Amino acid sequence: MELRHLRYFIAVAEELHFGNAAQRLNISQPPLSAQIKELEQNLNVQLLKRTNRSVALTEAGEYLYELSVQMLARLEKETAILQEIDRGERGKIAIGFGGSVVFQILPRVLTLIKKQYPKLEIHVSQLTTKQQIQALLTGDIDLALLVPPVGDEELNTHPFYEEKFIVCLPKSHPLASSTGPIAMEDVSNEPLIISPREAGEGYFEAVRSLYIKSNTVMNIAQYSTEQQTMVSLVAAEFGISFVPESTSHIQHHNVVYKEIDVTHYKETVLTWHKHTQTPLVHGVVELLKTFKV
Amino acid sequence: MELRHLRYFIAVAEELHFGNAAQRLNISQPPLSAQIKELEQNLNVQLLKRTNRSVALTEAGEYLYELSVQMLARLEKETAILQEIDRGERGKIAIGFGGSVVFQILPRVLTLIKKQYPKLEIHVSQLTTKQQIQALLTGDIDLALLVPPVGDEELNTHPFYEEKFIVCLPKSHPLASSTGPIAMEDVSNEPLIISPREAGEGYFEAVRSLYIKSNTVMNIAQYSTEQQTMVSLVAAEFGISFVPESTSHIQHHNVVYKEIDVTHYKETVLTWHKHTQTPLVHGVVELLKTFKV
DNA sequence: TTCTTTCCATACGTAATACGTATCAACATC
DNA sequence: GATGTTGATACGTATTACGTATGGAAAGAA
Repeated sequence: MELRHLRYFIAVAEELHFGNAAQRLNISQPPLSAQIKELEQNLNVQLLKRTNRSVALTEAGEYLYELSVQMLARLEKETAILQEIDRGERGKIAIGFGGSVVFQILPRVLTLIKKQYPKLEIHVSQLTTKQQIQALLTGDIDLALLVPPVGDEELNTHPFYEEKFIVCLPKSHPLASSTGPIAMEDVSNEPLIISPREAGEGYFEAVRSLYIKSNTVMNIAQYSTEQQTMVSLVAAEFGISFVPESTSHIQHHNVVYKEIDVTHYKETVLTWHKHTQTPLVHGVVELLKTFKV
Repeated sequence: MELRHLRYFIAVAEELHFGNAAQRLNISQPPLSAQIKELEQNLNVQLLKRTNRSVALTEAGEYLYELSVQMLARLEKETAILQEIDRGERGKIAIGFGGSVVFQILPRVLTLIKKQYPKLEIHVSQLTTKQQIQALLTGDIDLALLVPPVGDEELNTHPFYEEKFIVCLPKSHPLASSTGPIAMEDVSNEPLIISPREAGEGYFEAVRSLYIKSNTVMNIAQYSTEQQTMVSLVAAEFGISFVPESTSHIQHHNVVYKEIDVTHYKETVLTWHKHTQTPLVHGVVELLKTFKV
């Protein structure tokens, strides 16, 4: 059986007249009769009650008519979907991101993508840098926003955005009410709350470079992966923390954010697998390359 | 696009190898390549990522593969259903019946049909004889169990079963505790509860013939269409009623059923439209012709 | 490297089949 | 009974799906 048989049968079922149906199909009547006959033999089912003058559907014919219409309609709909997938307008994309982009950047990224790819299914998962790299390599995610370095030849990166580090102090801290940037040497001995190196070396190294640039030494008091937790720990006076500017959106009655005299940027890069061949991922990468803070 | 394209594509998608796929399809490799190419051009979608050495599915290809498998599986399943419909094993049949068959006969009829046609959808509706005839003529029901006469040339009938009339008396009635058949002349003046002539003349005439045979006269007190209601009215001492034997299954603390000295049978006939062409209805009719009480 | 093998694409002739024209047979209408 | 309508049949034609032979590119072996 071929779809042609169904198409022809639909015409006959609707016209109940071989001649008219044939005309509608732009073929002549005899081959149409032959095709319908072939369909009946193929299915081993009588679809039409024929008198020499007229045609009527049998019960099975009624059923096949409904079925055929459904099938062809579905096929047409699915063809359109296939074309959308082919053009990269439709599909699934999984994006990983670090905790630091969640507040300001991620919503704007999603909005940007949704605007150009309204039918796209976007899966997002918050992961550490290390987890993101792993997920990119296994194909669990297609795209990641993470803090470099990546250190894997299989992954491509593109600068995405950067933001300055600021310091997060408890309100009780002597410098909490000072004006102007805080000098690094004034807080060098303070107990430090920092993300563990294992979660991603980029963040850890970035903070460490603040100390190196100012010739001071780190005094790590507590590790924490989540930005939110770090702020809470500062509020609980476990120590101070250096966080990207955007984290200052986490307001807490017992913490203040201050600029520091050493300017260092936390970079975030767009990362994807080198051998990604889907046009969809490429499209989204190219779109995100245009992203401006 | 034809189903052939989908069949071929499934083979290629599963083998990821044109040669092997072609072998599975019992064709040679070049026409397979050509058909797949044609499919891609037809859909205007790239389904396969080809290197000169290997084949991989694109996202759209994955999607079409799943779709094709679904479609062909469905078509196969539906073909089997079509054949069942064609053989009259599957479908819908609507049966009308009078109130008097509901207790003993109808369950057995349904059981009989279900046994031979397990996949049949049986619709039953309780109607008066007149309504049944009307419904048969309009095609609302395919089959009816009703009390003759039918009086319509378009309808075929076949004797189905018959049962004796008995009398239903209130317990307070003088004859309620008598033994042996009740004489018609002893109840000839009693107020009578009977089904209206408009509901179906068969029932009405059958009861009337009881009076004619015994040379007595009817004294109609109350009309009621439902057997259940008739018994209730007897219980409420509105009068007596002549009912088919099977109605005695409606037990009521205030009524008794007694045989009568005039034997008259209430006939029930199987009725269907003369021009019914579906094998299913014919099959069920033939089946019901074998029904024995 | 060079040879061989693998595997998809191309070229082209062949065979199957879907289609068109002409006609028939059955039925309805006038 | 003549005419028109409608589906089926007969048969030739055209399309197209298929097979054989071959090409070209990449991977593996010598």
